[in-house]
Amino acid sequence: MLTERQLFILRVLIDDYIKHVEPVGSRTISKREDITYSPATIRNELADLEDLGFLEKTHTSSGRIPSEKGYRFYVDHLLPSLSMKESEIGHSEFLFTEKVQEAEALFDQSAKILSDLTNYTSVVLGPNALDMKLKHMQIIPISSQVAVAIFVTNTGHVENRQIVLPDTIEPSELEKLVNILNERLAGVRLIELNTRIQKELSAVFKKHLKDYQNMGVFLDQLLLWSKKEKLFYGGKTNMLSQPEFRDLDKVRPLLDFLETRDLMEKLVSSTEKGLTIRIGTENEHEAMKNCSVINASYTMHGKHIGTISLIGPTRMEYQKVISLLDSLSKEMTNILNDFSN
Amino acid sequence: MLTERQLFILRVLIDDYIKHVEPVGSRTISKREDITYSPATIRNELADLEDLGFLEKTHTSSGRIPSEKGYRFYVDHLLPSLSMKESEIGHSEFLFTEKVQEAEALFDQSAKILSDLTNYTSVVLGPNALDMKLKHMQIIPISSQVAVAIFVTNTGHVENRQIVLPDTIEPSELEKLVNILNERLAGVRLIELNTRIQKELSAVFKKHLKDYQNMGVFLDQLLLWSKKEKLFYGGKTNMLSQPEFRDLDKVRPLLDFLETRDLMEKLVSSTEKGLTIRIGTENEHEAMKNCSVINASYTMHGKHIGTISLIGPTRMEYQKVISLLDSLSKEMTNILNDFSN
DNA sequence: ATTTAGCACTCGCTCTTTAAGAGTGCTAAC
DNA sequence: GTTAGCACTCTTAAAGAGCGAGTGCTAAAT
Repeated sequence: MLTERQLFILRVLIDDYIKHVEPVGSRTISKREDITYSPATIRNELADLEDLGFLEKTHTSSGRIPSEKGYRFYVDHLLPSLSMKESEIGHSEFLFTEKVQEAEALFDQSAKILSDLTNYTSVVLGPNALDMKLKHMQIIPISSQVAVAIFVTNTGHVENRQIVLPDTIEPSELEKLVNILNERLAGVRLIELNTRIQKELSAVFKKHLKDYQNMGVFLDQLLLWSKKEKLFYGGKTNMLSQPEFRDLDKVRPLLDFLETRDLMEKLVSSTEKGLTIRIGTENEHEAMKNCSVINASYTMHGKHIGTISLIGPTRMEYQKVISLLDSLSKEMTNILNDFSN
Repeated sequence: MLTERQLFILRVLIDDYIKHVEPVGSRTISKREDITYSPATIRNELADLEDLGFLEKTHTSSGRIPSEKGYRFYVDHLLPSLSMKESEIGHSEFLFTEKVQEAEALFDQSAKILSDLTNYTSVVLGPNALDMKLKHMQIIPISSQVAVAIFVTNTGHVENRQIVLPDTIEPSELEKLVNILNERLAGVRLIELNTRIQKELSAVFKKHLKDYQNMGVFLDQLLLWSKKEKLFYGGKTNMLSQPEFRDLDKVRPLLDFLETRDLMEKLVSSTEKGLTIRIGTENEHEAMKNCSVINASYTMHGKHIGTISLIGPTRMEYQKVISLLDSLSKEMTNILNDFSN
């Protein structure tokens, strides 16, 4: 267990390091008004904190910097509790340009606002369109062989894809098919359409459609979804202004990481409601080992549908950033839910 | 007028600089097998070429590097003529993963291929969907006030937007409107829909629609387009591996530029068919002053519909890159036109 | 009239050296 | 338990030396 004094010193040191990005020595700490001990005493405490793994040295006679464990402890135990902070700030107002009309604009602007406010990189993971419910679908022929299938969701989102029409199918049959789908499957989530058809509609199809056999392949083509979350970025190049990444060889992997959709999706996805903080190697990717990632989820009708995230150096201004992210995600949730009224 | 020897020396020097990215001195040039003159002679020529503005020195006693004017001359007069090069290479085969089905995939892959092959940054400017012709449109109500308008083009592209329904409009009227539009405006380019309506359809509307007065605003809302070209990137971070941008303060503006949609659109747009090369300040933007941009247009049914571009340092491997870009843009044109059969 | 050898001179780089400064750990005294 | 004092370590910046690549100019050679 850490003593009160150790906790205090640890917090002061990390605060200072976050602010100045330079190893902190005993003298610096002792100079603070609220510190009554001499540098020597503090040196002893620092040595202990280092033994415990909360601090590190960059070289034998340098000041200390927080270790990953140090940051983790700081975030978990030394941050002024969120609820307090929140009430202090009140509801922050974010500067959305005019009233945003479409969800995409909201996400895009949120990412931009967040990165502007923090000077870190931010990413919004949009909702998976496939989780939305079918409002209406349609198949529009482009040529004799190719058609466009369109799915409109209850949220007003439009999914579309080109499909190849089987030679055998007749226009009237196609129309029938579309009608059946619209009648029976309105309100079903896109992702579930295919299984629902197989479970419940084969009988109906057999009854109304001539060539049900060949339809199978066509339906599969029609309803084979690939993942469809969209990513919205803000401040992609902000990393370059972080002192710890002043070195090209250090930023390169980072920027490459940001450009790799798969990795980013994984990094930013989170099934949990609320706020998640991952520090350094907790992100489980080499390129992110000196970064922290904070994910905040936004919801619709109480259900988690996406996240807004901030990526910065492990030395992040956690306090500021957490309350920002917290209120912005709430604001997003509010606006989103206003849409559906 | 430059003498033969000057031309030769200029070309050798620029070739060498492009290859090694280091100021080239008289000794280096004289060591080449096909050079019979002594360093001293070459020094004299170099001094002349410098006076003429084709070369520069980084400091008083350094070797020479090409000036912007030098590159321009090199590209215009010293490059082995394209037609020759082409026949040498024959039709290069590009490695598109399986047969690309949709135009978007083609653009995306083209950009990736090009940046992989060159180690520069590439951008494809997609066709403006608004130049495509209306195949079919539809309005699908989401709630009592909001609807989604969908426009399918002859190329199978889908444009959609949310619109606010006027209180006054009746569902049957809406249906009539959509029918009229589909009957009368199929084949018209999206961008022209609005003017066509005003010129030709006001009579029809007056005849068939009850509340033609209020319809005006609604139509404007429905048909107010904003630019819709899409950009596809490849190798966004490749700039970081160019020796001339080894410096963070040099790359930062560049990367920022790449992230700014407006600027990129302008940079990469070109109305000309064929290949355009812009060197350094010819790009008319501070951030691009040390870059060259090569735009190649791809066409559909003989009409220029978009460009594929390469952005690299002014010291680019022009020869390689030009023939690459040339054949890739042709390949794109081919594949695109295959789509429409 | 070209071309070339020779030479003095200029920069930019790299390597050392030096000195200053910040910080530590340890010991001994308070 | 706390602190003053001190030797020691390591980083950083500045200054200087030496090298190498390159130039421009002059005078001799072709």
